[in-house]
Amino acid sequence: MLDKTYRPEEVEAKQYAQWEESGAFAAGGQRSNADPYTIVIPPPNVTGSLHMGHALDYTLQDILIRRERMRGRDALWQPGTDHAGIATQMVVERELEAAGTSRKEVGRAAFLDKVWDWKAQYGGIITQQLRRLGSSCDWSRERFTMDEGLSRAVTKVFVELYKQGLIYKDKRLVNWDPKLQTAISDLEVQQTEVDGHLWYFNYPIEGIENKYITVATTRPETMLGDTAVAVHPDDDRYRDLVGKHVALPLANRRIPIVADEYADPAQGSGAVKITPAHDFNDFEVGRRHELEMVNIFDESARLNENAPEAYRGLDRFEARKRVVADLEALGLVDRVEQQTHSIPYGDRGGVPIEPFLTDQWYADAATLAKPAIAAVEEGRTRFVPEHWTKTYFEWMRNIQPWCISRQLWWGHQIPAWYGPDGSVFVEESEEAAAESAAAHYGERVTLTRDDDVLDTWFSSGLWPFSTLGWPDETPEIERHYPTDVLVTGFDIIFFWIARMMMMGLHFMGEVPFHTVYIHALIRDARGQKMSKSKGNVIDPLELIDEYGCDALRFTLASLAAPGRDIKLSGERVAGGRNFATKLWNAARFCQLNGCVPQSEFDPASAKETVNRWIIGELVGCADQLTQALDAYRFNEAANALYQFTWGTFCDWYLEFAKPLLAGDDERVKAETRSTAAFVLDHTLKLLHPIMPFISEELWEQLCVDGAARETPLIIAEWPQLDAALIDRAAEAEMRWVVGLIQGIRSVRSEMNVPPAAKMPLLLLGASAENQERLAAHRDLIMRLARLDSIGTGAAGAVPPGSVQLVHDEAIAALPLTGLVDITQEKSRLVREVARAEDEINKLEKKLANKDFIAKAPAEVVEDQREYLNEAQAQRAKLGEALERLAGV
RNA sequence: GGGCGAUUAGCUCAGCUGGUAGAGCAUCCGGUUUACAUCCGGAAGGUCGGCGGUUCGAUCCCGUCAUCGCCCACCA
Repeated sequence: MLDKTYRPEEVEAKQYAQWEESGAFAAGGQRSNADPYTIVIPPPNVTGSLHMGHALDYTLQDILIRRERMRGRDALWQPGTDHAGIATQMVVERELEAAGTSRKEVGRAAFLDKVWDWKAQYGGIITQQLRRLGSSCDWSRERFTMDEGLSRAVTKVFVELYKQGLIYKDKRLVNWDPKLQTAISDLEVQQTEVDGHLWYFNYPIEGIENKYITVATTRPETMLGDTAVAVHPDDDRYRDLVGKHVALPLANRRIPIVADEYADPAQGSGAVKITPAHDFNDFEVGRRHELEMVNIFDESARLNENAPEAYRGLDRFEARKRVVADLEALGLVDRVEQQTHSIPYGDRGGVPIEPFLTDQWYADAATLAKPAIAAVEEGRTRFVPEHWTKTYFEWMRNIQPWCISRQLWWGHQIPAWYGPDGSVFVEESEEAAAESAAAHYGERVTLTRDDDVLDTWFSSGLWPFSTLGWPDETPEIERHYPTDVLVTGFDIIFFWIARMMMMGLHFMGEVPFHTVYIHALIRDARGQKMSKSKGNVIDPLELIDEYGCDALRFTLASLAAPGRDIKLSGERVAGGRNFATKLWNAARFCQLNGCVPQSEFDPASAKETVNRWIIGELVGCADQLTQALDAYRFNEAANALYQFTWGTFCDWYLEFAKPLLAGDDERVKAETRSTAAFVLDHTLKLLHPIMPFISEELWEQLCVDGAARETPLIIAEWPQLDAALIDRAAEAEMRWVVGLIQGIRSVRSEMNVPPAAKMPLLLLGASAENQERLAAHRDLIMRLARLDSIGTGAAGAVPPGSVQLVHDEAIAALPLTGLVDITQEKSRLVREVARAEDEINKLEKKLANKDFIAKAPAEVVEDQREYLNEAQAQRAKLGEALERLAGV
């Protein structure tokens, strides 16, 4: 027997262990002949711990995977984690720091050992947390981006791209993080608004006494690296200065005044200082004018030997103060303005990044992007919601060279070796590089490997095929690539999706997935982005502890409407918890009433209208669910299930079943028991993808024919319900019954009839069909409308003092003599009349419109006529009711 | 500067191809009806941001304005 209350924590632990042990998550095996269905997980950082974004992302994927698995497909949810270069290195560095040492002190090899130790100890946390979410990943296939196999894939890809000329080394400005001392990509730079200053400096013009050119800057310290001043070629104010020189103060250098269209006459003074080594725009100007590039910073953004001696060794912000003070002392500060501007921060290091001139490895993203753009244009990969396509195109069509090298230790070391003269040999192994070098030099030489590692996203970009075994030719590659759908947030469209598209197309010749489903971001209840510093982070594990995993999953699914941010609060999850409780109690009711699933039961054989009706409703729910999930409308899927389970099955069907089960017609009782069990069983199946734990537990406990289940729900067959089971006549009949009960309840409540009080009902002037309906459902109408008798009669035979309820062609009269205030009843009827008349007016107006009749589809016109007839009939009935009331 | 999205009940939001606006929560009234108070029954609450247009008909399509949010680029 089911416990009185549902205990999620026990059920979740038990069921997950059973699933995992039974091998239910594993792809292949007996399913190897089935149609494959594949999702690769967006690999969480190995340093990560489960947050709400993960919870949503993985819940949605699990819903899709579980449904396809039940549909009999060879469902593979490929799990794994990402080595997360910077994040992981930082975590271990912090540990070292706490232990009083540092990365540089312990050395590269020992440091990497420490990172692997750390990974062995803590790297499994996130995957354990994933299990608590109910994620049905094939854990036997778990991968890590630094695994041997995946590393081999990375090396092969690098070498091939290099040999194809799609990876090259270049010296240019990069975004440099002075704290982490590595290059980072454009995407890892976050612009942040700050209050700052705009300084105007006067640079003395050489050869003209007391003549200055004024330049403005937000970064005074960079003036030490200035190698020109630029003015617009058409700017009359400066035309005669072009070609002259400026005596750069403090640095005591002579720099030219050049004409370049980059200088905007409308901005600042119209003259702009040019620091090619420390500004992306200036770099371009420098190239055009073949200016000297003076790099004044070292790797930690302290001033180096290229700066005047007085400034060497100073931090960039310290240098800024000194430069301003020294220029002020020289009387060369024209003015200072307050200004807010945005400055670039490294999103990991948290300090302002510095444009810095270094040698780095680049991938030719523009070339790789072409097929990736075409694939989306041609619909081979489709974004859902579709509008993300634009964002993808926007970025891909303006893509910049991708800086793929990082000056870190944790990551895939670049397979490039340098000979004594600096010649580079890019090969898949040191041995191959040595051979290649020997061929080049004519003798074996000592080679030095490039210290740098690759951007983490370089390996993540291979994820859809590297996890399946590439570069080896594996059966998994054959079966599961391309994968079916990628589910993720929009924040990594550029970082990850774009790269997977490029890499997948280049190396596999096919798109990595047919569909990209982009879900919203989760925010707190007030719509704020969750962040540790704001303290508004909601921990999914805490929600699971408090409300149960299924409650959280259901809630997330029901909020996952395409295209909008999700505001989450505990209250919402409580709603999901309530739903689980409701389901549990409905199952208890069924069990207590002997509603045991019968393997032999054929739903088409049901005779009772109530049973035929609920079976039809079930079919309708299954249809809605299928359509919703096919379209990735998770919210509609959840809502369909909620409405059916609670609003239809519990609120109406089980209530209808009570009198039937308490009656004495054994055939009806047996059929109702079987039907209830059948519907509940199928509801569990339909609910399973979203609420796997409670559905599995109930499935297990509500046994077929009293024996144990043949298969657990997780691999049970997905319902295939024939649309022929929908009985329109039964539907209409039950709609009539429900309407009658609702009408009576409403009147009772409005008239303040005590809920416990029973009363008689007279249905007057009803059609033969409705009289039959009334008779057929007499017991349940009496029960649910709280009646003590039901009678029928001719139209107009309303006993004095009755409340009169118009229900279709009939009047339901409730003799409430003594209980009813006549004036109150009268005003109720008057209100009803007014409502009906409004309706009639609207419809008559519409139908009087010749254009409407002529141009609207006949079907629509017909509908409107019908509405009008109904409204008029109702109006007439209400009129009669009023007259009778007046006649009392 | 370029792009995207949003504006619907007190709150949070659904409303997919234009044809009588929905849910959850909150509110109010009433409930020991033998599965469930994490519940049951009932009610109230909306000129669908403003203005134009297309259409027989607009919450839905188009234009425009307003407000809010996000992304990208730039910022001497």
